[in-house]
Amino acid sequence: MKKISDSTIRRLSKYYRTLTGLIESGVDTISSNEIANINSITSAQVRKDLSFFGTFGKRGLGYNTEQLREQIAKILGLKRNWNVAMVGFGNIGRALINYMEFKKQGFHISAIFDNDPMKVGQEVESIKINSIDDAADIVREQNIEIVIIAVPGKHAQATIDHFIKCGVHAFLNFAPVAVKVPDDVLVKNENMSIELEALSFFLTNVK
Amino acid sequence: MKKISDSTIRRLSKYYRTLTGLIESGVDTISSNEIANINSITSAQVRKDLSFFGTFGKRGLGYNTEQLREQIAKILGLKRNWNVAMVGFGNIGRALINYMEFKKQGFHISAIFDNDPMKVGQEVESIKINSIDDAADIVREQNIEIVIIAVPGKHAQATIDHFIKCGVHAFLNFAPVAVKVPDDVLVKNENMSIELEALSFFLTNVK
DNA sequence: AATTGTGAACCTCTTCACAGCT
DNA sequence: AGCTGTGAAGAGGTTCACAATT
Repeated sequence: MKKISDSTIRRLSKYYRTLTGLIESGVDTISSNEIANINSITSAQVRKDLSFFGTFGKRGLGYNTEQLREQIAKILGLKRNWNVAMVGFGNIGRALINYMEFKKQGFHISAIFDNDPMKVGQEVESIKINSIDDAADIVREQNIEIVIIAVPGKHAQATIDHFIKCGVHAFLNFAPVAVKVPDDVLVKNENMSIELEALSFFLTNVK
Repeated sequence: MKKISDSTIRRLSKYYRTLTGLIESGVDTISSNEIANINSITSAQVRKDLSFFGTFGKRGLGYNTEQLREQIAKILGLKRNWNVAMVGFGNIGRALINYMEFKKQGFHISAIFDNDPMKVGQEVESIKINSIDDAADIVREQNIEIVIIAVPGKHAQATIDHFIKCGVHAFLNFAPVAVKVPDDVLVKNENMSIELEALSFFLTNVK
């Protein structure tokens, strides 16, 4: 597949949510210009993003909201469930398990890992807490394809390395450290500090 | 000030954390090339990013870790505390209060707002929960400059509008919706769904 | 008449490459 | 000799503008 930019993928996610909202409001047709306005970008950008994947609109009319949402779901790989594991059941881990908003979207946390012997064996929201030593077996048995890293920064690299050996290629990393992975592995970082610091920079230098 | 790109600011945050780690490990001098390797980018990128703000290195030698960290802290506006309010004390809100990692970095949550009368008046971690009706007064009294939006998506825009009226210019938005704000206001979005969907796209199309 | 899909133009960000310092 | 700082070149992403279509 032709290289698609990260920005395009992020915007597709946004269009997807925009369309979900529109469908809920009973809108059944929309123009690239309206999608653009909602997201504060240009209509050419919307059309160009979509054009990488096909032609989904009708000239003179616009896009059918349901169909376009369906197409974007297909592009993003959201027409199926993903089995997700979470590593590290400390503050962030606990918070994420509680906030299971994303379960609705097909991301199911089916296993938790922690290396605290006190926690191993317990169950949270009917998800078992396992020892990291059992990772290889559990990843295979449960067909886990995405791993959320919620361990302290100093353990993030080793943890990711371990799960790569178990065959995992996709990570959502909450540890605020840079990690190195091979080309066939993707790590996405979720790091509130970066956003807060961007706000701090803005208030200090720009506003 | 000359327009600085968002990417540059994000990378400065990363260099800042890289330097913090290096200092903890007792490293006192580092080259742009080493900073680059740690963050999987090029050394020219590191030097260019820094060059927008001044010249911090010594040719032939590299950078002093403590001094560079200090300079970046100054650039990002981290040499002071920021008073932060959180709006919405549901699942995400509770999680964030528990996860006060960022308190260490000078971001202090000093007020919580919720419009559930049952919650108003309670205290969490010695932070009072207030009615949103009192926002104007509290923002002024506590000198709140950053507001974290942890309300349901359908209320995000109205909540942000309200706090803009109270004089707030910087928001960290956890609601998964696009919001519109004037030019002198910055909203940073923290949206796990976008990252998970990027992983889903990668696993589906790229890997 | 309205709106898409897209090549071309434009702009921004990244990398190169080297003069200039230490 | 080694590494920074930076103008120039290159790559990549965004917007323009218009032919094609409904």
